[in-house]
Amino acid sequence: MAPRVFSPQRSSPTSGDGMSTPSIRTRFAPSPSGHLHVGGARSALFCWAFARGHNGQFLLRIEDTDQKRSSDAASTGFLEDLAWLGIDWDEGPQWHGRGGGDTGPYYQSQRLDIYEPFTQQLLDSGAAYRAFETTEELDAARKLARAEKRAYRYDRAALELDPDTVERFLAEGRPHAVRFKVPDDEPIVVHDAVLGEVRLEPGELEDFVIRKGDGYPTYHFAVVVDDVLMGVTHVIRGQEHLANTSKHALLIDALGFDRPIWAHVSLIFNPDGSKMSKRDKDKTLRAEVKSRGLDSPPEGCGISREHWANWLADKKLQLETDAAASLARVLEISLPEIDVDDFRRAGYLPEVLVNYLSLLGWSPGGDREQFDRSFLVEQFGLDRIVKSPAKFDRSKLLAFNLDAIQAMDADQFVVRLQAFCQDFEPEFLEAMSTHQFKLFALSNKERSKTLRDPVDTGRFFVQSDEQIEWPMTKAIRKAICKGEPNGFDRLAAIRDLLAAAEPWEPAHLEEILSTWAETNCEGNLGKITQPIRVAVSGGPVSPPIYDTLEILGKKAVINRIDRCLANRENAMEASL
RNA sequence: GACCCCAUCGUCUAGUCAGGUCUAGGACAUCAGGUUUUCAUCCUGGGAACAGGGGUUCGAAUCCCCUUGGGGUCGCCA
Repeated sequence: MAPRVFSPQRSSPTSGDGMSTPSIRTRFAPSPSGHLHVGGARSALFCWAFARGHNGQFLLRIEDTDQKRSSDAASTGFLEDLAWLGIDWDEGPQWHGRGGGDTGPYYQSQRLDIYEPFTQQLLDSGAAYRAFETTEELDAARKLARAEKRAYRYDRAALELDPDTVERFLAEGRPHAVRFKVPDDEPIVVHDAVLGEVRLEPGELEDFVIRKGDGYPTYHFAVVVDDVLMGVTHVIRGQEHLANTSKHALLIDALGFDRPIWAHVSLIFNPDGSKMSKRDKDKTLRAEVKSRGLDSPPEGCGISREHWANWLADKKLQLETDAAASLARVLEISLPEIDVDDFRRAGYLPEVLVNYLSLLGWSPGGDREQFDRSFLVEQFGLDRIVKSPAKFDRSKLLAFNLDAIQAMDADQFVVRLQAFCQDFEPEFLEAMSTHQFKLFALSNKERSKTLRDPVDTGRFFVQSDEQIEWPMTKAIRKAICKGEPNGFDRLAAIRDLLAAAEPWEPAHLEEILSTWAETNCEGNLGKITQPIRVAVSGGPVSPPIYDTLEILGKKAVINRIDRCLANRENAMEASL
């Protein structure tokens, strides 16, 4: 299909935040890997906020020019992730009613014929030339340079080729790359909105490739051409691109267009300073597997023996998201969250992640830390972007999430928890009535740091009475086995009182238990609530006991207490 | 290794551009008390930083230089 070409703006974009700026256009340009990494999410967020706050447009472009790596299974996971975060795009891939636009297509692989004339232009003007070295030759030259401890730069051998030879090579159909001829007489100076002026002395930059042997443009060339054609005025991206920017500046100059405003944001790291990478999950899993000496896949993780062996043998292999998650569950460890989707599954609220992410590498100034999207859009500016790198601190994110949940309307929390369960824990919706679920949600709200907390600690609500067991842990022993009388004695004593309780409501249950505690254990409520809690849940933790009992219902409560009492002898034996 | 970027509590940061109001503020984490039927909350209080060295200046967290440390890039990957 013939792409429509946007007429690039020739006037210089005015800098910074001027209200008179005609039309600010920012873009996020990921390569299509499954899910969105938090680093990418932060870049996207900044681009989006800047455009939204300045009456501009935010575009999405997919950089899929790596034929070797772009799999056809290119998922739309990251589009979902963006949508979940509340980052919408004005132009880009079409998805659920958004996207499209006049400057597409928005997949680079569909723009191949767009780049060619620009390559030709540079070739014709002598700003670029053809180079016939093979990858192997170049690799060897690099290796040699390294061995001799000198910096390798392409030697421009192809420039020495006489025109006839070049003609001959071309006639032979020799594969070749096109290189940009980097001017070597003056420094390259790039202005960055965050970093200021960045200079590169002449001779530091080699003649880089702009078109690969397979005819595809390199990233550098495609980015520059696309940004120009799409009318991008502000390029906000991670600092890993800073070194590339001089190439982009040169290319734009040679093509005769105006440079955009660049803003390079510092990188995000793990607390230990390592790169936050998708591999961290596999790393965690491998370490655990190794420390336990597992040489076959544990039951229930859903990984085949063969896959397991391959995964263990090749450290570069990564488990699929689902496989990694179920293995972690079986091993009872938690995986580090890396992708936006991981945070979603872990029960973080999108608005909280947005808030926290925006604080990594930017701040509104003063003491303001917690804010919503509209505040960010209103306040965000390039001038307050932080230069130094940041470490990702999950405990602070968790604290923010807690605050947001606490501040939420009760009804709102029920709805959000319901949506969460729908996506990730349908069991909870299936096993409970609407009324029960509401009680379940409300009784958990004030103690939840994430939407996952209620389901993690409340599994016993959706288990059958027969599934409840009482592993003899320290806490359980203390609650039901220790002392004279012990928890079992108290359970036996209160059992009929509970069975006769009417109505089965928190207030009434409280009355029963307090009265009983008053006469039987000097008002020490814990002496009776804790045994009941253990009996009905199989563990020492639950929502407030009266709520717990109400949600469970009288029948299940009595049944579980009876089963617990029936298990008394085993338990006492195990507790010794 | 070469080039580039960066440097305030354990962490994210305010303060730096326009040097004095900074005995450096906030948040998270941490520690000590307290509330609480479990867990989690919640309340009160404490400790905690201008990387080091030289300049400039009446005066430096703020400006300059060096050192050190951290990071990025050095692909016919993006």
